[in-house]
Amino acid sequence: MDAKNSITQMRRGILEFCIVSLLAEDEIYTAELIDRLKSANLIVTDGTLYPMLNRLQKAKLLQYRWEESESGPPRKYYSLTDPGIAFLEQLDSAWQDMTASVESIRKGTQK
Amino acid sequence: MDAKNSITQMRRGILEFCIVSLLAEDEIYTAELIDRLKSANLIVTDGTLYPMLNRLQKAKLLQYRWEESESGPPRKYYSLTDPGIAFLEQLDSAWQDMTASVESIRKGTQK
DNA sequence: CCCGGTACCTTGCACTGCAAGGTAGCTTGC
DNA sequence: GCAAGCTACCTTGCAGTGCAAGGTACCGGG
Repeated sequence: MDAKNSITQMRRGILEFCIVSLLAEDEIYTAELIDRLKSANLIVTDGTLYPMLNRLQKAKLLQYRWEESESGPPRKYYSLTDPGIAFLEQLDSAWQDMTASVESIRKGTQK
Repeated sequence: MDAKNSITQMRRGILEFCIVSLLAEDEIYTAELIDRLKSANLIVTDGTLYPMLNRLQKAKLLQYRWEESESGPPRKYYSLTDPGIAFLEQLDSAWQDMTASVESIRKGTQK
């Protein structure tokens, strides 16, 4: 057993929340998403993102439009749908609940 | 796709951290662990905990001793080993880093 | 002596994230 | 005008967690 692996596991499921949060601000395509996440210290590969974006889009939480690039192949710009915004609100609320729970345990105030 | 499922996934990997944190305070056996987690709004079943405790113990992060109960079968009381304490410190640090990252994304201060 | 409660454990499934590999459009250099 | 390289999209197989369901064994009470 390795702390590194446990830490990787600890980030599981957080990723979806981060992506939906970022898309709430802007229309973004995949490589840009990866950059934004990286600058917040969350390293992800595109092999992780493409299936996730497709999944969210099939669930009608995301929509996309094609935009041609000035240099290279066209890009898929994603944004939130209305259900996607509601979904984000639920995740955000769950995030706050969860961090509060963990903090109470972490600080040992919990009896 | 369902928000409920995403929220479940979001808690993945957090559990190990919570258990190690709780064990840092006290010697605890499984049913008591479940109660403590439940009172912090983290619902877990014993089918989840037993494999995890065994895994952590095999990795020498936990140790246990048997204690006979006044009513019922004997209990395994777990506690942290020295490597377990070091492990907890690493997880705690990773937890702080991760929450800071997510907060920066969540609040949209991130550019 | 059996029945319910408690405590331990295992198995099979669903799901995410990652590494590795694959396709195709566009530009640059020869 | 075409080969090489970059960019962008996507798929497949694996590792690992958490859960539901089911199983074993000890103990006390009626």
